[in-house]
Formats: sequence, C-alpha cells, structure tokens
Amino acid sequence: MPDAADPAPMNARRKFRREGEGRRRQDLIEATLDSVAEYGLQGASLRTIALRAGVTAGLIRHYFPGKEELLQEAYTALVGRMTEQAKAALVMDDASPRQRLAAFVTANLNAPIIDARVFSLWATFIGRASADPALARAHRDGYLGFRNEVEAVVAEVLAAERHQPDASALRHHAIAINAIIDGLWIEGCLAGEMFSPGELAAIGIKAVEAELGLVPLKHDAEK
Amino acid sequence: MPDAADPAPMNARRKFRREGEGRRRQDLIEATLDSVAEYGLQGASLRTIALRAGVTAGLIRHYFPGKEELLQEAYTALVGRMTEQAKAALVMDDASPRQRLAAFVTANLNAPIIDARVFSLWATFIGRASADPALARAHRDGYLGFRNEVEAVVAEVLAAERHQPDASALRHHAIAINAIIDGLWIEGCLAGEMFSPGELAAIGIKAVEAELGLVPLKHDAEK
DNA sequence: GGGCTTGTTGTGCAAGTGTATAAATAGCCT
DNA sequence: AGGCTATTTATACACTTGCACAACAAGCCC
Repeated sequence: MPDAADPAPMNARRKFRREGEGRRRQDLIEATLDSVAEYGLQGASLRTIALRAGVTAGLIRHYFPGKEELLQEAYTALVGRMTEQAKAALVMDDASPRQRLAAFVTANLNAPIIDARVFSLWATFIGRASADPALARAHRDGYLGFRNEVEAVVAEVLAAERHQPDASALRHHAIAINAIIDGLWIEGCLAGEMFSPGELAAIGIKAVEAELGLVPLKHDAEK
Repeated sequence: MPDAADPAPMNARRKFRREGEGRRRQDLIEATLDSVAEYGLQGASLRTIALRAGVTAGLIRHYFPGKEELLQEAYTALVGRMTEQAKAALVMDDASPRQRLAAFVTANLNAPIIDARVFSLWATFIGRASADPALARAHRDGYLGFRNEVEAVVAEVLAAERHQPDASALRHHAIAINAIIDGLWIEGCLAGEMFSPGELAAIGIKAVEAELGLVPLKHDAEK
C-alpha cells in the first residue's frame, strides 16, 4: 500500500472539458429525455438531468432559460424524431402504392418505432397536452402531418385500384388507418412480448387493406 | 363600520366535520385524480390534493400510508371506472350481435368515454408503466379484459354471419378492433373539435365491420 | 507562452416537498 | 350532559427543487 503522492487534492475542483454549444445542448436534451423516460416528469430534476449529461446542474441555465424551456425543446426533438422515422418508411420509389402502404405499416409496427422508452416519453408529455397549449399544438402538427402522409398514400393506392373516392371518404380512410396504426403501436409498446415477431404488422396490414376494401393478395403460396 | 364582536378569533383553528372513512377516502382519491389531470404528477402535491379535497395535508396520512399508495389507489379507481363504462355498453340483450358491436363502438367513441380529462390521466399514468410493474400489471389486466369482451362479441357476430373463425383469426380480429377503438379514442380525446358529432363513431363502425368482412348495410335510405 | 473570453463549477437561498407528531375538537356512547 | 376516542388540524423537520451568482479554469487568439 504505497502512499503515493495524492493525485486528487481533497477539495479539488472537478475537471471538465468545454464542448461546443450544439453538442452540449444535444447532450442535455438527450439526458432530459432519458431522465423523463426513467423517472417521469416528477423525477426529472435539473440535478438528475445534469448528472446524466455528465455536467453539473448550474450549466443547464447557461444553455436554457429555465427548466420549462428545456423540457419543451426535448419534447420538440422527440416529436421530430418520431415523425421523421415514420415518414422515412415511405420513401420507396420503386414500389407499388400498395407495397408502399404495407411497408409503411410494417415500419411503424416494428423496432425502432415500437419502443417502450419512446412510448413512455410520448405518454408522459401528451398527458400534459390538454393543460399546455404549446404541447397540444406540437402534437397536433405532428399528428396532422402524419395523417396527411397517410392520406396521400391512400389516394395513390385507391387510384391504382381504379377507385375514385371523394375527399370525405379519403379523410375517413386516413383517420381510420391512422387509428389502426396508433392503436397497434400502443399495444406493441406496452406489451410487445405478447405478440410474435411480425404479428402486429400482419394484423395492421390486413386491417388497413380491409378498411380500403382491397381484395386480399394470394398468400405467398407454396414457394 | 361597526366593530361587531369578532366572530373569527385571529388564531382560530379551522372548523371541520368528521366524515366517514369511505367518504373521505373517495373524496381524496377524486381530488388526487383532479390534481393529476390538471397539474400532472409533478404538480400534484399532497397540499394541492388536500386543498382540493377541502382538508389539510396531514389528514392524507391518516387514510393512506404515503403518497405512492394514494396515487396507486387513484389509478386503480380510474382504470376500474374506465373498463366499467366501456363494458356497460355491451349489455343490450335484445339486440343482434352486430348491433351490439356497433353500439359498443359508438359508446366508446362518444362522451363520457371520449374525455380530455380521462385521457390526460390515462396518459400520465400509463407513461410510468414501463418503470412501475404495479402500473403495468394494472393496465395489462384492464387491457386483456377489454380485449376478451371484444373477442366474445366478435365471435357472436361472426357466428351469426355463419363464419367459423379459428382461434388465431379471432384473436387477430380482437386485437385489430381494439386498436381501432383505442386509436380513434385518442384522436377524439386529443382533438375532439376536429370531428363532427358522431363522425368518429361512424368511422369506427365502418372500420370494424370492414375488418370483420361484413357487407355494408344499406344506408338508411332517402328520408 | 500569457492574457481573455466564456463555458463550467460550486455554493447559497427561498420555496416547496413528503413525512412525523403533538395538540385540538367533533360527535358518538352511556 | 359529559367523557372518550378517533378524526382532523397545525406545526416542525429534513430534504429536494429551481434558480442566482461568484469563483474558476479550458482553450483560443495574439
């Protein structure tokens, strides 16, 4: 047990590195989302968040006016990431509309969109929407954007099937399909282990195609 | 300015009435749900809750071991009320299975089940489910109970239509229909004013019947 | 390398938290 | 009516919270 020269003076100030503003803000937002997901809004204190981000609590005030703004930016980042991921499943140029719709449903009902952490965050924030107009608007924008995407694909699918729905029917289809995806998403996030892999997506595709009145495709027969 | 005999001595102790245990517990639970719906879990302090219940904070400890137990009982009460309301729409003995299913969907997509306050509470609590096994189990039980009800009605409907689905198909139908109702419920709670009265129910019924492959009924013709 | 900027730390503070407990009183029992 | 008990109030306490601010040092600029 060598009494080496003490490398850490008892009241030493903590060493730190200066990070760029972009990086720090992103780290703090990520730490905020982690903390909220793990401890809820009540347990996500500035000190908890700072600890997770590897800094001290005081620093947060250097990048955000207050806790509320930090939470708001975190929620905005979350919503942005969610819609971005969801829409990303639609960019398949070389596929038929029906295939694109199926791929969209499949993507939304598997990882990484089916995810308990993201669901926990979504629920925690959305629970405040009715009391917080800013949250409500953020959700509404994301929701309508999502539904418009759905409506566009639905229009393509029906056009390819030589149907010609009026605007009202199109809207109703989009609302229903959006509900199917949302509902199955929730079930998958909350109790993913109750479903076999791909089961939710299969249920979703069948329900969506039934809603649109598409005749079932022949099941990939005997190879 | 008559100096009447001061009816309220300056340091008077607050007057109170003794209520039965059942009544007080119920009042406290209701005040808890109100507070959580309005201020979220973070804003629902014991003092806030007590103020709303018309008592002082100390009393809570007389009926509940701690805050956590109070919240847990409040959530249990909420879930119980929700499932009770939902199932109540199914007791229509003199109707055809298809009518009962339609009534069930309709009931779940109108007030009082479509309700911003209840949704806020549901989301707030469910957001903690992934971190709190007790909450997770409470939800799971409620969900499975609900889904089993749906499955039973679906079986009746299909039987009346001379279909004979196997257990797997039945389960898939129930999951899909549950998702449709859940998804539309959320949309209605979050943005009810975006839909005309009865619109969500109409969308829901159509989607559910499409899922089950029921031929559309003739629309109540001209008149 | 030496100064300067500013990102970062540490400490302090008032307000609010859940919990513990003593004091008071409402209302039943006899 | 008068005592007893359990419900209710009130106060205290240790702790956490968000925020303010002064001290400090990391690393760029010259």
